[in-house]
Amino acid sequence: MKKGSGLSESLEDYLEVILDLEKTNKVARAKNIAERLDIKRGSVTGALKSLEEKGLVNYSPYSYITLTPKGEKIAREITRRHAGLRDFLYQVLQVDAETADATACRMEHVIDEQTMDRLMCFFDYIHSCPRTGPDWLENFTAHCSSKRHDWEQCDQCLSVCLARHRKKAGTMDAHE
Amino acid sequence: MKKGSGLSESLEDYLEVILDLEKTNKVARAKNIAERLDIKRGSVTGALKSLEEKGLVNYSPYSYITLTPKGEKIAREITRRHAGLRDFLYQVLQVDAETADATACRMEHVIDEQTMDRLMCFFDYIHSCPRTGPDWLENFTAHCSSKRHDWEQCDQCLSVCLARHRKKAGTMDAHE
DNA sequence: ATATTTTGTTTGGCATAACTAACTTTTTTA
DNA sequence: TAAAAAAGTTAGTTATGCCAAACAAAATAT
Repeated sequence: MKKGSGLSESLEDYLEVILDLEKTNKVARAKNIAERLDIKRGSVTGALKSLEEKGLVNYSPYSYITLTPKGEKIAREITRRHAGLRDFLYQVLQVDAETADATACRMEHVIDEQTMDRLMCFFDYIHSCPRTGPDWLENFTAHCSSKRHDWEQCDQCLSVCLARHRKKAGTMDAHE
Repeated sequence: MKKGSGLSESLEDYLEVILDLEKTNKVARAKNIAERLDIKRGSVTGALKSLEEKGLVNYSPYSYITLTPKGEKIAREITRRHAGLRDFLYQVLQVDAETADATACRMEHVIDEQTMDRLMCFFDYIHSCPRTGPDWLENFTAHCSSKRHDWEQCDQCLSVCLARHRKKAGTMDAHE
């Protein structure tokens, strides 16, 4: 029971795509599923049968395809992981947008609950702790290029950081 | 050409295990490979043939198994990713040791070069920037539990952080 | 209403990657 | 050195998941 859904990566991808097509196109069609997953139409039929047997989609030959509540729950979970991973990769690690999305798409199938929770908590921590935040992430870019920390600016960087927090704390007090 | 090696996750695992067995046992044996990967002995033979065809292992029936330079290069790359991911998950996200290792073992096959580089750079940045470092990571634990930042302590936390840096900077100057 | 196009399905094939069980080679031990 | 045990291989089976190509149903256009 390492991976929540117990499904193959392939079937998880089908559910994720079907959910998205339901949202954008109102309805999911085999042709669109095939396009999104970059596979042939014929391959979709077999997968739908498999998902139907597992009670994750409502499907019979030539019918419209919809997710069952059970299938939707899994699809939403995968989508949540995808978005969380993508945001971390793009906003924190500052990987380019395409790579962030593609990598998130692969990682979403192998990350476990505990790690995902911690990652999201970490993402939140970076943005809420005064010691980090947006300017700290900006400095990361410089660190990435130079591969070493620029100690000359640390004193000023820390002073600015402290001053900003005190100003913000003051504003917050005033509102109480 | 998204994934460096072009190998399946399965074959990457074989190479990784063979490298480790070479290091610890001097030599890799089919039986040990099977144990490590939790598969049957019979399954190993086919994989070794496949790796042999690809020029990644030196192998003929009943012979000892060693990595070719090409195979060793890939094995080392996978191992490097494994270690880097595991350390990030364990030391930064503070996931428990077993989960960190197991998750790293799955992620190592799906992470790309750019993302891996950035992650390692980020790991380094956390440890070398005075605004973060070990005490900042300790505070992450509290943030994880409470799910919100404790603003009461931020002023002191920042002051201590600045003072520590100045003290350290002073020590560094003295050595010049 | 019928012909055409689009969409969906079926069939058979291929590749991967595992399994079991029988068999062979190698190694150990008596 | 011969028997027994351990390690390795082979053959046949299974499951997943894709493909191409032929076929069937549905939708669109004339």
